Amino acid sequence: MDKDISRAVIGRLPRYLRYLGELKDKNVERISSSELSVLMKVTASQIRQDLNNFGGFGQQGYGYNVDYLYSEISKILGLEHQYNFIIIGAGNLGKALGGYLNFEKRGFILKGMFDKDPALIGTEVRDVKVMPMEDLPSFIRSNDIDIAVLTIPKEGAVLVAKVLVENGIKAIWNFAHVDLDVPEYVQVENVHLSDSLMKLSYNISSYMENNK
Amino acid sequence: MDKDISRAVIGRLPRYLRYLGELKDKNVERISSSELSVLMKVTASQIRQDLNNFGGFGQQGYGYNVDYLYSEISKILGLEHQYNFIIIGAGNLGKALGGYLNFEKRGFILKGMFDKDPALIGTEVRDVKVMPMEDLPSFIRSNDIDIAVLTIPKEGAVLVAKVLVENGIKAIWNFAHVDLDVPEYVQVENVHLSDSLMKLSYNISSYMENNK
DNA sequence: CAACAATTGACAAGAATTTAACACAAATCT
DNA sequence: AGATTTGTGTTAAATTCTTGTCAATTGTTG
Repeated sequence: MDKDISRAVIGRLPRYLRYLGELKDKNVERISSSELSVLMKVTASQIRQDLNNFGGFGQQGYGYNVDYLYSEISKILGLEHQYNFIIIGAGNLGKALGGYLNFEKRGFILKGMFDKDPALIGTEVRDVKVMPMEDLPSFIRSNDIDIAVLTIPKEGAVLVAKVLVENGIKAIWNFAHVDLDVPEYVQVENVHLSDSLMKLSYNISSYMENNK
Repeated sequence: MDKDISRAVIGRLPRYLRYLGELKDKNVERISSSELSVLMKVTASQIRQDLNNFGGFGQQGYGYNVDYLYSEISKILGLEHQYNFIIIGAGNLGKALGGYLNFEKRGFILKGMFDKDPALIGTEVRDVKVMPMEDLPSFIRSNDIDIAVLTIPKEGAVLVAKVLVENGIKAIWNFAHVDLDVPEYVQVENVHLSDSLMKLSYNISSYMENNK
């Protein structure tokens, strides 16, 4: 793409895409920034400004064409590519993510799963077999894997990340509760569930404080 | 608590807590903002400013006492309370969250699980039985449930959220891929996994664009 | 116990983000 | 066809968030 779009804007794009998808499903053809702003509970100004980071997708007096805008945002997010991914850690969380069919629809193809627990090796999620950790390096190399999903406890995560990087992984979707230290050319997206739960806890207790 | 602390600050607190926990485990007694800043890869200034939102936890010439700071941040996040929670949706994701013992350590107590699938009803996660949806309202009321974790597909989520609110739930940890519309006194924390994956996708493709 | 080093807390300056305002192109109405 | 309305793209203002600086305070050392 181009220069530097702010993280804040990127973070909002998936939400735009979601609402546009719903509009598509309802066969809505066009929508104005102000209509969308009501739906999404953000300012119309922000919508226009966000979209204009990537060029003018709308038209005065008409608004935005839903299909067109949807596909443009998809492109911006890189969703027209296909990505091969593997899951490391075949516990419940790993299996949940592996079984999530919507990822497939978006172009994320599950190629393999790995675990160090012998009891899990050989079990399957959607025709994908769980393999032992020893096979990981060669598998990444010979199957053109782009993304590794890390659903293992934090203790092992740092070491596994090292192996992944050494074998040319492009990105890590990290559910382990540590900050990974990887080269800048490897993209990391963290999902720290307990952080999220703590924020909820803060909100509950801060609401109670303010309203007692 | 007091006036309005910015969302950005709150969002960083769990990460501070995590690093302080690690320091505690290593029996580190005190740490200065600049040492911590190296560890956490943020500016010392930000650490000091963040903490000062809540009062002066440090001491000139000394730094911050790790144990004390840890417990103060815990308090701010409301982690000294106990919260009773239930999980709605006993699929892999629900089971993964239900089985996560660290939540228990933080004071989040799993009281029940619910699902509409008859095949799952009666199965157990850590001695907690999966119950049918019909039992949900009375269970919330009679077991003093604070938090509901929503791990069901988006189709059912809006309706279930309504039921939760009607029965006095305080907070919803929402993994369903919709924005819930609840009264302001109900706290909602969204975990939209596909949004997170799309951000990763953006980063991969934008990195490739810039480096081809 | 005085001098010095360390380090916070406070505040100011600087960035970044969000919201508002508006000129004007496109669509629609009469 | 001309007038009116709609609604973008853009620039400007307001707000929020982050970083840098420094006086004040505390701990440490000889």
